[in-house]
Amino acid sequence: MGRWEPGARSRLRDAALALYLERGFEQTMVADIAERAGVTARTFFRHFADKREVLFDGSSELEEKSVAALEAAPATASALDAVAAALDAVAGVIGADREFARTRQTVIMVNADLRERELIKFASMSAALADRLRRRGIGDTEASLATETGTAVFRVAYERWLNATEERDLREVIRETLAQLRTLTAAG
Amino acid sequence: MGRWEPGARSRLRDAALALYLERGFEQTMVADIAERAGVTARTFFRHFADKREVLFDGSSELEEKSVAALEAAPATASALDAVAAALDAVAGVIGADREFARTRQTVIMVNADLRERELIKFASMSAALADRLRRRGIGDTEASLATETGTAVFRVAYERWLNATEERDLREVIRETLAQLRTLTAAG
DNA sequence: TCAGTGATGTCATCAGGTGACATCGGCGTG
DNA sequence: CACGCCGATGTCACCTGATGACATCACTGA
Repeated sequence: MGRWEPGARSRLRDAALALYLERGFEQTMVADIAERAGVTARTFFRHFADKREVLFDGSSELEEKSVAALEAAPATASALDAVAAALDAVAGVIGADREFARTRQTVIMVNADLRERELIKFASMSAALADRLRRRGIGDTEASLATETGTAVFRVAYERWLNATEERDLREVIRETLAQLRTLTAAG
Repeated sequence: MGRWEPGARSRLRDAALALYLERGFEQTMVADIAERAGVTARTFFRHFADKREVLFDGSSELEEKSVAALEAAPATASALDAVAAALDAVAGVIGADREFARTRQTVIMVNADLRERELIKFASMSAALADRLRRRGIGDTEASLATETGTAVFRVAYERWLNATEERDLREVIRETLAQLRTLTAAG
């Protein structure tokens, strides 16, 4: 540890979220965030690769969790079921605090740069999961298809969960949405 | 038209693609592109919102085409079938020149910023299509689910088409992939 | 006590991106 | 034909995000 107040990273995270919410992402300068956190702008970039990344802190750990959950799924499970297990793990983390998720989403949805970043996080997770499916012997196309579809289901369910009037379990919403997908594809 | 050589926009497009391919996206500066195209950097930004957008020129027209195709689908068509019609229209355009598609993809896939932009283009199309489905009376969740799944199928099929050894019809690959999705979701 | 280490500060610099204003040429109008 | 409007471009100034290089400080362990 250094000589200064510890927890610079979390202070930066909080400051950024607050400022993005108060005045918008583009209107917030890195210098502002740093100032509120009591550090310099240079320090901000030592903790976060860029101005957006501060809103996605911990997403790599989340990806690891999802991969672990997929690998923990029984070998007999179908590709889609394995993916479902992975999504369940993610939902367990994200679904724990809906209020935080909502404010975070409020910030993200009004800015194209942030939406882009959110999308690539999902894509990255999808690619990681597909990779594990292939190691399980699942074919190339089937693996991609299962994870891409799975993350699509997650996104739709997530939005539904965020906007729901009553407090619900995200994992349950995901299961419902997946069931809905099955009817949708079966109907054709 | 002005007093200078016409076609500045297409010259900028060509110059950018060539330079991104030669030395990479990050290593290419806007000034370089502008110079090769015979204009100033300021002019580049008058034609393209940012350094990435030059690779996605025409994507809004593509989105319009897809929306039109969806609306042209019979009212009796299922949500997924309507989306399939939209994807077919997109594939008809993109699938016309595989060599171009491959070089473009080569540039995009090695750079995270460009991948992000590509993703949001798909997301934008998905949202537009979902909107039209809702106007057809399709439920909120079903609409999102159909378009998100549809674009997922497109992405997987597109990659398959790009990497295929023999020259194939993209639309055919999409149909195959969609069929594969049906078995996948039915299997569970 | 002292050297090492890691987090931070400071400074310089570059590249992306934008606003304001000037300029040039084509085009329609009288 | 002369005029003036208008669109595309050039020029200049400036802000902000991002990064490299180097200094600094405090804590740690020998």
